[in-house]
Amino acid sequence: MRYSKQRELIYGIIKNTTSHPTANWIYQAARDEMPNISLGTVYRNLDQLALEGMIRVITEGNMAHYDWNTIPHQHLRCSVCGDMSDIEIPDMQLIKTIKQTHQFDVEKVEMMFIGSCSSHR
Amino acid sequence: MRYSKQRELIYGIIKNTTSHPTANWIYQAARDEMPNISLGTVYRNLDQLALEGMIRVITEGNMAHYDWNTIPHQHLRCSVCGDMSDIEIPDMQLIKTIKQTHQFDVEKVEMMFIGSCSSHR
DNA sequence: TAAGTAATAGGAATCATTACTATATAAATT
DNA sequence: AATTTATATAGTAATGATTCCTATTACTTA
Repeated sequence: MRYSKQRELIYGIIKNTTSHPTANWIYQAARDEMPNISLGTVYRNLDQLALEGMIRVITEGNMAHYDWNTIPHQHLRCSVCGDMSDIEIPDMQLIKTIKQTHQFDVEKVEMMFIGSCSSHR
Repeated sequence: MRYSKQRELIYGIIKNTTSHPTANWIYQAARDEMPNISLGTVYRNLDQLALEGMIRVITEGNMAHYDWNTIPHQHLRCSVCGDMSDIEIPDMQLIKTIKQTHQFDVEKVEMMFIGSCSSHR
């Protein structure tokens, strides 16, 4: 994967937010810096970064969100404001149990806890 | 919600499979019985059935899947064949912990364990 | 500095899903 | 049973996210 100004910008944008942005959000932010960047470029680079394991893609819900944090963790999503935040799941004993009881080799775990955050009570 | 032949058919199709079908799969199956049924009708009825709590919608991945089983359970998805199967998660102590440590009121939990099933080893 | 090749911008195409509208049909009322 | 009312349908158009295409640009290596 050869260097490009665009990819550096895109990666920088993701690195600098905790908001789990969508492709379009990233595109809008990128245009502030580089007005002619194209949406296709954003998508292509997001795919490449994900493929290289530099970012994580969250596909729960109606559109993809992107996350700079590739260390295993899970998400909470507020059904009122849509806000997404990180949560660490302590015991992954679960995965061992699944491997045994279902003859299933778990590569990746996606958990989304949907509810209302403290701001909406 | 008033009775319709179409909704009965759609619900019957979902009830009779364990394959966690997509809207289009359901549409194709429905057309075998009722050739003029429209895709919009399928989507509208799926939405209504979900709203009434008669079916569950799974939104992890690039398109929605539908599940007749509304009893709390989670899913395994094979990354090779795409096959989706059910898994019961025993201890939901996790939810209590989340409520306390994150001031987050969990309404719904979506977990997808992605990996390879026993047929692809 | 030139050649080779991967990346880009811009736009068109695709695919899932939703919206619109005239007609049909279930249900309630006479 | 006929009339009324309102919800559901078929068919089609519109939308929105994502992917694809192509001529041009720009990293990288020699």
